[in-house]
Amino acid sequence: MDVDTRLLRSFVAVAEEGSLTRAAERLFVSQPALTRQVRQLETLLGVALFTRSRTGMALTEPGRALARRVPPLLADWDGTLREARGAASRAERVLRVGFLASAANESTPGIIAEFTRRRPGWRVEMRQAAWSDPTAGLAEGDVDAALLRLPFPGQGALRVAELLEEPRWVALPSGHPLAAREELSFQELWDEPFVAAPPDTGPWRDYWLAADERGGRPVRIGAVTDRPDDWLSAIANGYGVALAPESAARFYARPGVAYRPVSGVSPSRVAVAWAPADDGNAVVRDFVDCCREAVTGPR
Amino acid sequence: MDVDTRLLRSFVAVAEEGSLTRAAERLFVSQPALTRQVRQLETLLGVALFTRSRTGMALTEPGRALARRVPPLLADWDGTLREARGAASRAERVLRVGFLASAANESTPGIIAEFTRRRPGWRVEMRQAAWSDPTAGLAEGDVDAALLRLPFPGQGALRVAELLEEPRWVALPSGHPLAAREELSFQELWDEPFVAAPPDTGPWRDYWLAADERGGRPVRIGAVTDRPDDWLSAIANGYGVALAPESAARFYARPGVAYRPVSGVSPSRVAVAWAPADDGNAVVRDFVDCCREAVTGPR
DNA sequence: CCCTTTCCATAACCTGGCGGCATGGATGTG
DNA sequence: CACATCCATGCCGCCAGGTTATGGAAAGGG
Repeated sequence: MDVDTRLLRSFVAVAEEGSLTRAAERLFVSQPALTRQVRQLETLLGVALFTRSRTGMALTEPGRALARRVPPLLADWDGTLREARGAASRAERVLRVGFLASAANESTPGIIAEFTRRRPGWRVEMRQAAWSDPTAGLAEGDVDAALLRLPFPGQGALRVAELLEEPRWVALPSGHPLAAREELSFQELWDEPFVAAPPDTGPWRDYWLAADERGGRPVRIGAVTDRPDDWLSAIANGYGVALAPESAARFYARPGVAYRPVSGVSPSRVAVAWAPADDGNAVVRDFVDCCREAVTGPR
Repeated sequence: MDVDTRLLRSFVAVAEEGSLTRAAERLFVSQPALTRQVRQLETLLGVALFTRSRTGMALTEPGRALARRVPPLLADWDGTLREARGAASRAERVLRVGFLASAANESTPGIIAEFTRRRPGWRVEMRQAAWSDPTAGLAEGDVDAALLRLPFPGQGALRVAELLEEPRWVALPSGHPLAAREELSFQELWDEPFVAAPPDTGPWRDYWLAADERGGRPVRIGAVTDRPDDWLSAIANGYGVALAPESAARFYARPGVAYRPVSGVSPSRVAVAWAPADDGNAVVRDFVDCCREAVTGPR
C-alpha cells in the first residue's frame, strides 16, 4: 500500500489543528484540497480517520493510532534524506557551508582559498541561509559547517568555535533625528520601534532586539522581516531601527539607511559551527582550522 | 521533502535487481516507467543514486546509504498501516478471519453463529486467502484469526489450536487409469506429474506434494497454480494429479476430476491460529473457543 | 566481421489525478 | 433573522505518470 508523504504530513497537520481550515492555511493549500487529501488517505487505508462536525475534525480511534506513529516515521524519512545527501556531498568532495548573511565577511574568500589549497579536489558550496534559521541549516543537517552568530537556540547540541567579536551598531533611517549623531547609547533607542526577525526564531530574535539589555522595558516592534532585502527596505521606509553588526555598515550600505555605533549593548560574536557527528571528520576539521587561522594568523 | 512510497519501493527493487528491465517486470510496470521513476527520485533528492551502464544499474555511495535505510522505513510504514487497520476493526467490532479455501468446512457457519451469540454487536468478516499465503493473512497482520492447515512456514511465531485431522486423498483426472481403482497407495503416485502450489510457498508446497514421504524420490511437476479454479482446471485437463484433504471431494467436486483415498501418506490437520499479541484479546479467545467447541462439543 | 541480444534513454500520446475557485449546506451565534 | 464558521462539492485547467514504439551502445555468438 503506497502513500505520498505529503498526505501523511497533511494528516498530521489536520490532526494537530483539529480543523481543515486552519491546517490548510498552515500548509499553504486551499481547504478543498485538504478535504480531498484527507479523504484520499482514508480511502487508501480503508479506515475512517476523523469524525467530521461543525466544530472541526476529531480523530477516531484508528486515527489516533496513526497520529501516534506517523510523526516518527516522517522524522525517520527526513533523517534518511539528510543522510543520503550527506553521503552524496562526501562522495562528490563537496563541503557544504551554510552562512548567515551577516556572518560572512571580508575573510570568507581567504578561508575558502586556504581550504581549497589544503584539500585539492574538494569544493566548497556556500549557502546563504534565511534569518529565520540562525544555525544556517546546520541543525537540520543541510550543511557540514556553518558561519553564524552567537548565541543561537540549540547551541549546546553543536560544536562551536568562536572567531571574532564585533560591536553591535544600529541601522536607522537616514532621516531619523538620531542619525544626526555620531554615536548613540543603547538607552536612547529603547523607545524606538524595531525591525525584528520572525517570532519563531526565539532567542535569535531576542538577541538582535537586545531584549534582556533593556532593563526590563518592553520592545516596540515596527516590522518583521526575514531577509536582508526586506530588512533594509523596512528601515529605509522608516518602519523602525535595528541593531546590526558593525560590518553590516559595509556589506549592507544603502541609500536611506545610516549606521551608527551604539554604546551600552554587548558585542556580537561570529563563530564557525559543526555537528558533533563530524568531530572525527578531517575535512570539516580542516575547514574549521582555516576559519580560525583567518582571524588569528594573518593579523 | 515529500516522496511517494511507490518511488521508494521502485528504488529498492532496482537496487536489488541491479537492472531496470528485471525490476520493471518484477513490479509489473514498463521499463520506461521505471526509468522515469528512478530519475524522478534522483531529481527529488538532488542525488545520483545509480551509475548507469550497459551491464545494468549500480548503486552509488549515497544510493547505498539510501538502500540501507529505506527498507526498514517501508516496513515501519506497513506496520503502521496494519496497526491502524487493526484499530479500525476493533473500533467497529469486526473480527477479521482469514481462511484457506480448503480449511473452512461444514462447521464454519456454526462457528460464526456461536461467536455472534457470545459477542452480540460483533461481526465476523471472512476473508478467503490465496494458496500462496498459507497463513491466510495472519502473518501479515491482515486478520485477527485464521483457519488454516498444518504445518505451515513460520508456524512457530503464531499460536495454533489444532481442530481436526483429515486424511489426504488424491484428486486425479477422471479418465486417469488409476481413477478406476477404489483406493490407492501413495507409492503408486510417485511417478505421476503433480499440480503444485507456487515455489514461493516453500514448506506449504512441499507438504501438499508430500515431498518428504516419497523416500527421497524427486517430484514431477505437471503444473503450478495458486487458486482453486486453476487447480481444478489443471487436474481436469490432465496436467497432473494432486493431494487434497478428504473434504475437497465434497467442496471441489467437478466433472473431470475424481477423488480417491490414499494410503501411505500422513493425514492433514486443520487448525485455528492467532497472533501472540492477541493472547490477551478476549474476543479472539472467544472465537478460538467457538472453533474448538464446534469440533468437540456437538460430536 | 556481422548479427543478435540486452541494456537503458527518449519521444509521442493519453488519461487520471490534483489543485484552485466558487458555491452549497449545516449549525451555532449575536 | 442575518451572519459567521466549517466542511463538502462541482467545475475547470494543468501536470504527472503510464504505455507503446523506437533509438543507441555494447557485449556475445556464429
